[in-house]
Amino acid sequence: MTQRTRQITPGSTGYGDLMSRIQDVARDSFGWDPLRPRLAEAMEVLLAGGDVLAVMPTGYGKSSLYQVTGTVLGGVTIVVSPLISLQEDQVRSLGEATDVPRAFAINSSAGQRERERDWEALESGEPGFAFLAPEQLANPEVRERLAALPVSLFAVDEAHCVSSWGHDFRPDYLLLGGVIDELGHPPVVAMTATGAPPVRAEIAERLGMRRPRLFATGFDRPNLRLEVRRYEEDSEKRTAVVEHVRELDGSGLVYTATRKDAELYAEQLEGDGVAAAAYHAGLKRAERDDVYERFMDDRARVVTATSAFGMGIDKHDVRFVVHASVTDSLDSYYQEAGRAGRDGEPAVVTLHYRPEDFALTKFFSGGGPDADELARVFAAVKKEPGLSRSDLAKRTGISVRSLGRLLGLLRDARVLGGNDDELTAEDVRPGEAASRAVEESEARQRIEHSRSQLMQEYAETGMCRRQFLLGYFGEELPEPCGNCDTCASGSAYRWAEEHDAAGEDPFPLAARVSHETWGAGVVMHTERDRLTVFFDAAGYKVLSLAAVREGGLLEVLGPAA
DNA sequence: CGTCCAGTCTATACAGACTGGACGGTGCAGTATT
Repeated sequence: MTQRTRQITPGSTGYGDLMSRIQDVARDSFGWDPLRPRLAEAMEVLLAGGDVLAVMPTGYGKSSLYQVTGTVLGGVTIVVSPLISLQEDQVRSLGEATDVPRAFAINSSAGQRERERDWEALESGEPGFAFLAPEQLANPEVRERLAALPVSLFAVDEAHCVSSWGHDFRPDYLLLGGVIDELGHPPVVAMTATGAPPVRAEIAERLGMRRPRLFATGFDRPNLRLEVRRYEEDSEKRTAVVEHVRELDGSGLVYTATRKDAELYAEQLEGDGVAAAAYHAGLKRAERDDVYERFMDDRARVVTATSAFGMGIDKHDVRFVVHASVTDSLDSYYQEAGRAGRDGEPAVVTLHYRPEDFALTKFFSGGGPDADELARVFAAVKKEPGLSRSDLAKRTGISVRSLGRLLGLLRDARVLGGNDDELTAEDVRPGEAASRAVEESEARQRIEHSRSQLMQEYAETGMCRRQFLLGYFGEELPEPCGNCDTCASGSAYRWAEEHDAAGEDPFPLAARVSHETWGAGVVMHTERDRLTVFFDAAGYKVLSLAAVREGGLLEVLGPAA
C-alpha cells in the first residue's frame, strides 16, 4: 500500500459524504445530471487518494474530473495545461459554474501586479484552481509557493504532451513528475483524448503515477469514413488534394506539413471559389483568432493548417479532415482526423499519401544531440552541483532553451539526478556521461521511427483501415468495418480471409514478451501469421509468426497486464 | 531527406537541364525596443 497525502477509505463516514457530494456538485454547480458513470467512478478513485489516467474523447467531460473533484476536496487544485488559450477557456468555464472555488491562470500574459494578486488569493487559504503551463513549474519560486499551499489534487490536461512534446519541444514537461513528488504526491489525474498504450505507459511513468487506474473509453468512431489515396508524384498529389476538397461538402480541415503548403492550398482553393483560410503559427495572434472565428461561424468553410490548428477546437459539424501529408505517428493522425464528425453525422477522413513525405517528419524528429555540449553540461553540474539553469547556461555557453533538452537526456541516461535546481551528477567522466545520453537519444529516435513506420503500414495495408487503427489503440474490432476504402474495394475481406486469427494464440494481446535482440515488449496486435510488438527500447516491430516460432526468438514473460 | 529557387551551363539561344544551398512544426517565458 502506498502512502497518500489524503487517505480516505471506503466505508468511513467522510468517504461516503464526499461520494454523495460528487453527484450534488456535478448537478448543482455544473448542471451535469446524471454524471456519466465512468466519470463518477474515476472521481471516486481520486477522492480515495488514488491516481487516474483518463483517455476519453473530446466532449466526454474529462474536465469534470478535476472540476468536480477539486470542488469537493477543497484546497488548491493545480491544473497543468499546455496552452494559455486553453487555460483561459477553463478559467472562464469555471467562472460560469455556481458555487465553485475561484480559478486563476498563472502565466506570462498577465502583468506582474495581477499575477501577484492571484497568488495572494491562492495563499489566502481559500480553495482555488491554479492553471499553469509546465514552464511555470520549472521556476523554483513558483514551486516553492505552490508547495506552501494545501494542494489536494494535481491535474494534467492534454497529458499526451508529456510524451509528444516532453523530449525536445517543451522539455519542462519532463519535470512534472518531480514537481508532483515535491508536493507530497497529491492524487494525480492525467487526461487526454489520444494515446496508444505505449503513450499511456509513458505518461504514467513520467508523471510518477502510483498504480494509476486507467479509464479508457472506446476509440471507435464509426461515422468517420476512412480513406487513403496514394500518389507517385508530388504534383499529382497537390492537384488531387485541391480537387478532392472542392468536391467535398460542408466544413473541413486540410492538414499540411508546412506553413507554406497551408498558404498555398488556401490560395488555390480560394481561386477555385472555396471560402478557405490558412492557419499556422507564423501568423499574428489576431490573424489566428480571426481565422478560428471565421471557421467557427462558417464564413470560412475550409481551414488549411499545420498542426498548430488543433487543441481546443470545438466545432461539431466538421464534415471532413483531409491530410495533404502524413503525420509523424498514428497518434497524431487520429487526433487530427478525429476532429471530423463530432456531431456523430457521417464525415470523411482522407490521407493523401506519398512515402517521400516521411522525409519531413523524419527531419522534424531531429538529429542527435551534440555530444560535446552534453559533456560540457555534465561537467559543469559535476563541478558545481545545484547551479540554476541560467547559471548553467552562462557557464557552458549553451542557451537555456537547448539546456532543457540536454538535461532531460542526461537525466534519462541516469547520469544526472535530483531536482532541476538541485542537480547531482553521477561519478562518471563527462565523455562517458555524454555517450550514455547519446545512446538514450538514439533509442528514442528508433522508437519515433517505428511510429512513423506504423503510419506507413496503415497507409499501405490491404486490411480494414479501422481494424488496423483500432488495433493500434489497443482495441479489437472483430469484423471489417464496412466504412473505409479497403472495405469498399473488397480488399479488407480478402485480407481477413487470408490472415484471420485461428486456433490458439501463443502471444495474446497485451502479453509481456521478451525478444532476443530487442528486449522486453508488449504484444500490440496479433494475426494468424504475424504480430506487432512494442519494445521498450526499440519501438514497434512487426514480426512474422513463423520466424518467431522457428527461431524461438520471443518468450512470453507474463499474461496480459 | 525532399522541394524550391536562384543562378549557371549548354549550345548555337531567348529554352531547358543541371547544381548548390536554404529550408522545413508545435509554445512557453522573459527581455529588449518602440
